[in-house]
Amino acid sequence: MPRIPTKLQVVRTGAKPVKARAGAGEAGPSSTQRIVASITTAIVERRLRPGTKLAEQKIADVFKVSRTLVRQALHQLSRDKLIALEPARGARVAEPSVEEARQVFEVRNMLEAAMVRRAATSLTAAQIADLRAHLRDEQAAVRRTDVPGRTRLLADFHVVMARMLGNEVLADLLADLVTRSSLIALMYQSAHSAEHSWQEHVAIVDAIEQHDARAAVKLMEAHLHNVERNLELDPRLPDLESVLLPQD
Amino acid sequence: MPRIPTKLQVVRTGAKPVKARAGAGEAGPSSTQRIVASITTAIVERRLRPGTKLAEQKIADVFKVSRTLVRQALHQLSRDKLIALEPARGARVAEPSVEEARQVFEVRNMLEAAMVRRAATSLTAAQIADLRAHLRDEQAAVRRTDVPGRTRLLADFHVVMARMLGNEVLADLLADLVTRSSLIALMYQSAHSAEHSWQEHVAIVDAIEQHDARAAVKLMEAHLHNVERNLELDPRLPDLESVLLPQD
DNA sequence: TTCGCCAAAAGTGTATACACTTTGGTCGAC
DNA sequence: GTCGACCAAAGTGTATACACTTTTGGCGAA
Repeated sequence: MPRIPTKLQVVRTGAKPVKARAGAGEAGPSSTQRIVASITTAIVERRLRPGTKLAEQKIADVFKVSRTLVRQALHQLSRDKLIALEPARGARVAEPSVEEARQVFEVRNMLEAAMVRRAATSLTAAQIADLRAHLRDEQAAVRRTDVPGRTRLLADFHVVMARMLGNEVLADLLADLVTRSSLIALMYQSAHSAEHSWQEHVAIVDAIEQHDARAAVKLMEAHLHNVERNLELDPRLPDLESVLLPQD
Repeated sequence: MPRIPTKLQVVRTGAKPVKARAGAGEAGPSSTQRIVASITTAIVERRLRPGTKLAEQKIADVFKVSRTLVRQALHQLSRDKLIALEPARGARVAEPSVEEARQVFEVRNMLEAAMVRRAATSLTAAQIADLRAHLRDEQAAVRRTDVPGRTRLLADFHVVMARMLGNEVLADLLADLVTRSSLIALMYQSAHSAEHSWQEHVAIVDAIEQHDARAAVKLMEAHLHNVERNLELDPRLPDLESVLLPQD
């Protein structure tokens, strides 16, 4: 019987026959994007805790795709600092350090102070109405204690405002920072109540509506400061040594 | 005769035996990073013009790697907005729009105004000396008309300052924006002389040294404004129609 | 000649194969 | 009983195969 000369392999027909995109402009988000979105959501909603190992094959199985696409997704996420990628060791959900948290909030302060200053002078009445609508959504989510929903809405507030200024570069940047902030908040168990955040948002919009740029800036700075202050950053929690050597 | 059931293929031994990393701590930058860096440099130094097609296989040949790695690199670059990636159409060097240019400079203004304000109050004498050293490098590059070198150094000035404030998040963000600015400058043929930029940098450092935050902010804002103003943004250049119908 | 159509070529998208690294555990020597 | 060497399992890194899409170029019909 004729032996096959060298190594052989049966190739099961490779590429999935790219799902026919329904006729219209239905731009199916690429599989990669779907994965990125799913994991991002899972992280922000605390279904994936910091430090969790993300094995490529497991994720691939879940989404029914090859590791290739998972890999792309993980690279993107690592770029966003939502996961940490160690060579040959794989990916795990990021565990932002206290220092990183400080820096993220410092940058947000820089950007958002400037942002509300402009918002106070340039937002139209219609836009302010849209902001108020957003505030109502926030309030509703807070009331019905819809935790994932309120987390997302409270974060979106900042991005929505950026987008209103007509600056997508700013909005995209801020979206990243806000997502990172969510991970940080979740890691350091923010004690800042959603209710309080909402009230601060309302105050900011009030100031904007009155075109009081100075007050708006102050309120935004105070808001960010409060959020940061209510993180349990100070404690020696992340300091492994002192945890293991308590008699020190 | 027993036919082979489905398709078959001979597999030539796949992965290259990962080049032995020299014993010491020589952390070889991953191939992907090497490719990203090369292309980024090539774009900033104008060896790759906006709109240039970047075919995966060609790049793979140049770097002697498989398309897999090139693909990863291209994805990263597209995230940085240095290239545009169109599904099934491939990658080309980005051609930032006038609007995008405006937004990038607006965000830089927000960040860098806040940055110099802090720099004026918190930089140490030693750090200011380092900034001066950087200025000397800039001047040298300008004098010897080392175009790629001076482009890089003038851009680095902004990033160096960010790094001095001890905020890496800020520094990384700014590094991206500055690189994008380089692409923009190159696309819209900046008329801003390197000499002039250098002088403005000097003035900014002077103000910082005197701890005059107000002046430093004003100077930085003026600097960014000048750089932007000297781009040929207004003209109808990017408007293809009017270029091709000059009698209009 | 010009337009449209079709086939070939080029190029991108995804899956899979195999090499290499890390991890975790077992067993023997001390 | 502890430590280290060795081995298997799991997992990551890169190359390659093949499907599918877009582009290109030629050729025949109007």
